[in-house]
Amino acid sequence: MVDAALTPLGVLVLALLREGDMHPYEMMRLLRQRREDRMVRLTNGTFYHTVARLERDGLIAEAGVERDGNRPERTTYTITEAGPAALEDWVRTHLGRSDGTQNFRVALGEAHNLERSEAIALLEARRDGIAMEYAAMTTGLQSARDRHVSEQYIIELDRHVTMLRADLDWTDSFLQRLAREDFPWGAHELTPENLAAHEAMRKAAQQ
Amino acid sequence: MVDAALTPLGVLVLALLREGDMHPYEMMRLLRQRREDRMVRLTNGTFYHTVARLERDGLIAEAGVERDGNRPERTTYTITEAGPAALEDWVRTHLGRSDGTQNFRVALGEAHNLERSEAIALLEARRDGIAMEYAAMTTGLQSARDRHVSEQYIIELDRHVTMLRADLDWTDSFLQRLAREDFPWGAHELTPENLAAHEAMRKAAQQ
DNA sequence: GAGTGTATAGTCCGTACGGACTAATCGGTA
DNA sequence: TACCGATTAGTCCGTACGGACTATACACTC
Repeated sequence: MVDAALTPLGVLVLALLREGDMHPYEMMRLLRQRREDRMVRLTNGTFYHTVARLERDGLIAEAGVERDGNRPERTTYTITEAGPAALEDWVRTHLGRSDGTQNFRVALGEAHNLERSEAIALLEARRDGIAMEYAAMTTGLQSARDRHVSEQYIIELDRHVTMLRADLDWTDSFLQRLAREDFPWGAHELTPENLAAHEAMRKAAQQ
Repeated sequence: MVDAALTPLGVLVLALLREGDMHPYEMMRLLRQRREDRMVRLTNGTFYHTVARLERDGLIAEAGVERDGNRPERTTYTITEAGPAALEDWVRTHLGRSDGTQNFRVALGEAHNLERSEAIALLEARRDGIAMEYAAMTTGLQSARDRHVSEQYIIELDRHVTMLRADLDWTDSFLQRLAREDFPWGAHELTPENLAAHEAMRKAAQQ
């Protein structure tokens, strides 16, 4: 157990295996169907490495080798006891950060693995961080304009400020939705309803 | 000459060396002062590798070894003939893409290295790409809601749609600004005015 | 003048990434 | 029925990344 340090892709693998045992190739198919490859780069090379690392670190384990007709054998994996805790810890450490788009997006996608109150607290921290960065960048942009720095050199800064504003607004309005009790939350256990929801996702992704 | 393939950080190095010869450590300081490390991860390890690769690929070359007082020696680099073309090619291939936030942001920051008309055409292509993705994601989100997929599983999708909308709006409004002739553009040569602008940036970054 | 902290200018090495490749099977078609 | 392309299920190996480490020099204080 080499003290984990998950990659975003590893987090997605753990999340999939909470739904049920699977072999790597099926995980890739599912991730693509659900368009989760919007958030992380998904290539064969990286993927099998990720699975191997998770196994080495004891977060997943081989559950057997299957064979479907004459197709090549495939190794099925299952999540271990340590898996869910590692998943939750990772989400915990990334949901509150105001930087790192990639990690944050994955954390947000898996936020439902935390308690609602904890998710709220973390997202509030993120909102505050973004607000500070927004203030600093707005000031920086204004001061550049005051000094007559040519607009062509501050294009990206201008866009960055705009995107920060959008992020801030979304986070604020989402926090309001999340605080209302009719926003569904929890039910980590794989109840029949949850499996049905997963199935619905699967179908929505196929369309 | 191992057929380049620049990294985003390499692009920033080339851009810096167009302003004048520099040694690696000074480049890092400048990038940090100008907050360009917002766009790329900037660590010692990666940075010196990047410079070494640029030299191997013939895009930059040693310009001598200096010594300041009793401080360690430092190797100064200069951009070669092939450098600016490689820089422009990279920007050309990344400014029009609607994916890959990281690469796009760097390309946008260096967009002034292209002709104004080319930058416009590329950004229009990007806008169209985003518009298509926005349409698809909006549809996907709606269809998930129609199927009563629990909101907790589509949080990230909801945010993604919002951020796409903001990106689309910014791109559109920027394109309008860029089309106006009073938007400053060009002057790639390092005229005194440009150097003054760079100096202003440097000071603005220090504030 | 001894110690402590920070800036300078890097190197090293284990980890992660990712395109290219393998190899078999299934489905359609000419 | 012979072939062609897509799908399945991965492996291989060169490239890139990045935290930790080295080592000197100025800056300040106690």
